Amino acid sequence: MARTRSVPPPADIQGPHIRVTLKDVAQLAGVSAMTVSRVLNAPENLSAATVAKVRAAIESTGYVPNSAAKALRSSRSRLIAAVLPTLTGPIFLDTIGALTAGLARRGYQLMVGQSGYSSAGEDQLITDIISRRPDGIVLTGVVHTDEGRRRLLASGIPIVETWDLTPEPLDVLVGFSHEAVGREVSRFLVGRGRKKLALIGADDVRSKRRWSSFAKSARALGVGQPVARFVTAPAMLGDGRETLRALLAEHPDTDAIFCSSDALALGVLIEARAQGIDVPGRLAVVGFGDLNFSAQLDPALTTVRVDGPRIGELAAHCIVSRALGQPLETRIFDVGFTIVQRASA
Amino acid sequence: MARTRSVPPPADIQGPHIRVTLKDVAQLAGVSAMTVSRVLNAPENLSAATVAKVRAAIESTGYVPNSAAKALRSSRSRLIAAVLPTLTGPIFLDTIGALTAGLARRGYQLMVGQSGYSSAGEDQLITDIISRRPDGIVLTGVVHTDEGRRRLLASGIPIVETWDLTPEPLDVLVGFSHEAVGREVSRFLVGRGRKKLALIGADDVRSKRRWSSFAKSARALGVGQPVARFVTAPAMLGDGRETLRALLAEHPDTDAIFCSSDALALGVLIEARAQGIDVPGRLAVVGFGDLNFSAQLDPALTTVRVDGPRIGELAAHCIVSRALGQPLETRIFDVGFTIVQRASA
DNA sequence: TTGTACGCGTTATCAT
DNA sequence: ATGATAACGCGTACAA
Repeated sequence: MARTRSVPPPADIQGPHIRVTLKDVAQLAGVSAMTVSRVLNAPENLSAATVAKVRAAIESTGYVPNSAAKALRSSRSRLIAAVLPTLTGPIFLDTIGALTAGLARRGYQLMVGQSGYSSAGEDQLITDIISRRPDGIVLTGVVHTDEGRRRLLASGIPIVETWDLTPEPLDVLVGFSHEAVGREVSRFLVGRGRKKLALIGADDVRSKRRWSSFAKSARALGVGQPVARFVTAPAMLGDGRETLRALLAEHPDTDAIFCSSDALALGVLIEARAQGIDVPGRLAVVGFGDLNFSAQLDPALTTVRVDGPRIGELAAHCIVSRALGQPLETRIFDVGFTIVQRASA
Repeated sequence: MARTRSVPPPADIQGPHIRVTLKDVAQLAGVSAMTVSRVLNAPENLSAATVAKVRAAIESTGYVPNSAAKALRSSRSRLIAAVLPTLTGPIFLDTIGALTAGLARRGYQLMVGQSGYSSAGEDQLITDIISRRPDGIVLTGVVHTDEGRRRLLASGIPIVETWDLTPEPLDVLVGFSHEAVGREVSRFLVGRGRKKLALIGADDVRSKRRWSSFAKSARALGVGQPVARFVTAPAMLGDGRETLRALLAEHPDTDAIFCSSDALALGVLIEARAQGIDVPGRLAVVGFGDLNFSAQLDPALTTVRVDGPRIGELAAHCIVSRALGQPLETRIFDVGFTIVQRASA
């Protein structure tokens, strides 16, 4: 009995599919298929007796409706597609979790696609998504190629973009202004007497947008052009340590650092401690994301908090409204952000 | 022009659906619908001329096949459902990311469902999943109610369980032994001279399984029964700090702690430092998960590493094989784990 | 209150 | 090498 012998599926699994249909239930209950359908979708004007009969038949057969047939007939798939760069990385997680839950509560399911980093893969993904005829698409943290955006738009499927307040949304948008984040953090630091600002960021678009307004605002406030260092995404703790070392070597008078993620900020805090640099005394540190450990660090991390779950819940609301053709209160939902002031700055 | 006026969908979005069908393409190309279908699925014995004609028509119409119709006709949905307790929390993320990617490479899409913590919700989720007629289901870190397992099994849909090496798998299983983890960590600590072991864990089944073998092995090695503290999932850094404080208050002679996640371990390290406790001198700390920051901590965290992406990739392989009715090398894939020894123990 | 006919978009099967 | 026909499971529109 070699362990490596091939293993067939269990005998009780006949095939990938459920065989009970409306017709089977109807036959068992002694009614027409249509009546069974009505029991499921509009039981109000059926006799109590037939409803009971049919319910019993459904129960005993274990019938579950086939949503492919439903979708084909009604052109409503009750499926929403979510596109994000990658599932790895904690930033969008809360949003996707809340989105999934919000959709489930409204009777919709979520299909996920990772656009990844190749645009060939992205093209395939778009085709796969369109072929499913989802009732809506939620884009999260994705900047598509123009061609991709064109195809998505041409499909006629409602689209909600999230996490970004771009100047020209495709349709609905749920997010916050990264420009405002950069500006406010710069004001915050300068307001607390910092003079030599720096930024350590990941090389993604959103981080870059925060950087430009951070820099612009710093100049406007008269503390000169900040220094910036970018690391390739996903930015991790180790990058923070390393980058701080390099940055301080070149700019030892830096007195404030804005990190584009709390993970980077944690690395900065650890490296600062290793070098005996006083935080916030000599160096102020501000993170981004308010991850669950940030309040517990020593010193506790001052950071920018964004309500990820709220974005997901709002996105669920918006995309379902669009799917049903219902009007929306507004096109742009700005969920804002807050600077959570703790000990590190 | 009130800002709060309701906003209708853009005019160019007529409805949720794509209107081009096989028939339209066929008409444009001057062939039958069947021929178009063949161009897409079996172009080998068609004349080069018709293939070219049809390809052109597909291109110019932007035709994308409707997978609901495909699924209905062929009873293959090319959809895989994944069930996990919650998307929030970094543990299963790598697995789900690799699963999504592995499925996409094989021409399958992933639908996600969160079983959450209520069994009513779980029941609804199971119905929703079955109604989609997925070609397979991947269960991750979920222990279903008996009723739920029964319904899933009765659906006849292939199932792959992951992250767990349970004694009685439904069918295929990809994971590792949590018992072995508990045993090996205990041996590791005792082998390095530790005498008073403790464990801080989340109150989930897997963590509990690690605990029992951790305790059993410790007793067998002659260091007596370890102390345990459990916190409600999801276990976070703050829980680690707090729990260490309480634990040391009652058991000041504890000299080794096994944490059920690296997040908890980070909390323990921070609290230890705050209390001036030498790690690993007076207290050895071992984590679980090898999160991306763990190697960068000070002291670097000794932890148990599990290859999450490999579990996802293997799960993709297994579920697709089962979906296609192909034999599998074995029913149980043990991906194992390693204790990554760093400075903290 | 319940049933019949038809069509959603695709592919298996048989025919040419 | 290509076409005609039927069927997948369900819901709309009508009829009874």
